[in-house]
Parts: sequence; structure tokens; C-alpha cells
Amino acid sequence: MDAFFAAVEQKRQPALIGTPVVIGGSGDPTKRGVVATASYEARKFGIHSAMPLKTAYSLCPQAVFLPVDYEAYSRESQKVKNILRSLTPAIEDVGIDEAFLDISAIDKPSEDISQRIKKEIKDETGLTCSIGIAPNKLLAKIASDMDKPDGLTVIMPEDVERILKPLPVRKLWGIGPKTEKYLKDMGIETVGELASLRLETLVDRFGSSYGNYLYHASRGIDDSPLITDWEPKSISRETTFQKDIANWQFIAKTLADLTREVVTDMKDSSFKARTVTVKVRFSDFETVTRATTIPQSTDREEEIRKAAFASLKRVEIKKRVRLIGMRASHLERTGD
DNA sequence: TCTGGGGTCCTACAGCCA
DNA sequence: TCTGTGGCTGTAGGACCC
Repeated sequence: MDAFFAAVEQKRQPALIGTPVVIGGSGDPTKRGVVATASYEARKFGIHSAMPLKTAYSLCPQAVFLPVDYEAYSRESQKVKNILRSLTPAIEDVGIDEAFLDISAIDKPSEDISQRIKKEIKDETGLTCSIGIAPNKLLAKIASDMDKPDGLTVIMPEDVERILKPLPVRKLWGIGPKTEKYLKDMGIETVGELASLRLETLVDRFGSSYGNYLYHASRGIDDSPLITDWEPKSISRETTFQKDIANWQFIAKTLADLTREVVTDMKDSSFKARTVTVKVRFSDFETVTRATTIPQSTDREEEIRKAAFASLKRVEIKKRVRLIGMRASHLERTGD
């Protein structure tokens, strides 16, 4: 979906159409938070996802800043996914606003299928999306990114090398800021240059798993399957304080609150957990985690809170605290 | 100065055990 | 009985995704 959160807000408030809209945090750009989505109008000012709201505000003070309303976006997302599901059950959700579809079993031209998807989504929700068609997920994702918004891009097998070669390495799924910098220091900036490296070199530098991945991804090779259903591996909550704090009582109270929320989530989705991890981020962004595993999985709040505090006690609070988080893992389904 | 929240996967290492 | 090895589990940290 194109600038999904911003597009939903612009649909709700048509007065916002054509104006810079920034969704993120509490919607107050003087408070802590980052940009979740910026409308295309806001992107012209250099605003993008993951940017601190304060930075976005300084780039474009006249933008409309709104809080994230997940419930509203989820409702629109459901409508879109229902349309996709009516086409094929071979669908993999990728977050709230993306999905992979395996359309190889549908006996129609790919472009026709895509146009139909676009029309139905537009008619049903008023929103636009960008579609990529390719022989695998890696390339489909790149294709969907090539023509936005409201785009449609097809990558045929014979075009793969020509299209991939000049792209910056950052365009490959799995290459983030750290790997981009690392590669740049090696003199590698494009996918073509990455593809010129020997497999042994990549495995040497990045380890077996990631090295192999980079070797194949740079050639457009990806045999990863469509994941149609999966079980969560962890359930977590974390919160960043508006101001860094030193008061242990307040940290403890926050951890107890987060624990209650996680346990509610666990019960709602019928999971018990065996491991509880507490995360503490200090004012200088140093982040530590401490985990406690109990013998029997449980969804009882007292037990989970006990494990959380056992973990917290093992963190030396030597600086002001910026964030506290709590995660339950080693999940197991309960009987019901 | 600024750097959210909810996740996944990978690596490295330590302890236990066969 | 001692030592090495390899698998498994738990822990901690880091990179990446939306």
C-alpha cells in the first residue's frame, strides 16, 4: 500500500489531501517518537520513516502531525487482504500493508490479475497500491518498489541482471544501514559490484548464512517459500519515557504495567511462556537484556512478573533509563 | 542532538551431558 | 578414569524488517 497510514488519514479527513501529513508517536512532534509514515507531500521535505518526529518538525513545521491509529489501519488492511485472499489462498502477510501472492496457478496474464487487484482495492477502500511481479519474492519486492505510488512493474527472468546491476545494495531485502556501510568501505555500492564478489569472500566476511544469502540475492536468486501461516515466537511490550529517569520505583511500576499487558496478550491468543526477558535502554542508548527461564511454562501474571523482576534485578541501573521493555518467549499453546 | 514499537533470525559463547 | 567432541539449551547482543 502507498504511504498507507497517511493515505488512510487523508481519506478520513479529505482536507488533508494534498498537504504534508506525518504519522508517528503520539502525534506531538515536540515529544519523543519517530515517523511511521509520511505522505508523499511530506516526503518532498525530506521526511521519511524512522526519522525522529522532532527532526521531521524542523524540516516541515507546517505539516500535520497525527498519532498512529492502528485499529483504523487494521480495518483497512483487512479489507485489502480479503480482496487478495479471494484471489488465492497462497498469500503471505508481510506486516499491515504488504503481502506476497503466488499467482503461478492462476491461468490469467499477471498484468490482468494486477490491474484487477488495483481496481478492487481502489473501489473498496479508495486507496492505491504498488505491485511488483517477478519469478520470486526477492525480485517481486524490488519490482514493487520501482514505480510508486500506484505503480505496476514486471521483472521477467531475462531482465533480472540488467535491472539489478545498477541498483544500490540497500535496495536488496536484508541489507540495512550497517551492511551498506560495511560494503561501501569495501568499495561495493551496487548490486552488480556485490555480484562480482566470490562466494568465499562473502562467507569469509559475513558468515555462512548471510554470505550465501548475499551471493544469491545479488544475482536475483531466491527460493524462499511463501509462508502462509506461522505461530508467533514471542510477545512483547516496551516503552520509551518522555524524559530519562533515575527513579527505581517508577521503573518497577512500568515493568509491572508492561507485564500485565503482555500477559493479557498471551491469554487473548492462548499462549503460555517459559522465558521472560527484560530490556533496559540507558540515556546513552546502551541497551542490555536479561532473561529468566522458569521450569514450567505459565500464563499466570504473578509468576511472569516474578521472572521479570528476577531479570530486572540483574541489570545494574548505573545511568538514567530511557526505555524499559519486557518480552515473553518459549511460547506454548494452552489447551483452549 | 536525535534515535518508536513489535517482531524475526543469526551468531557467539557457556554449561551440561552422552 | 581422563580427555575430547559434538549436540542441545539458555543467554546476550546485533542487524534487519514493517
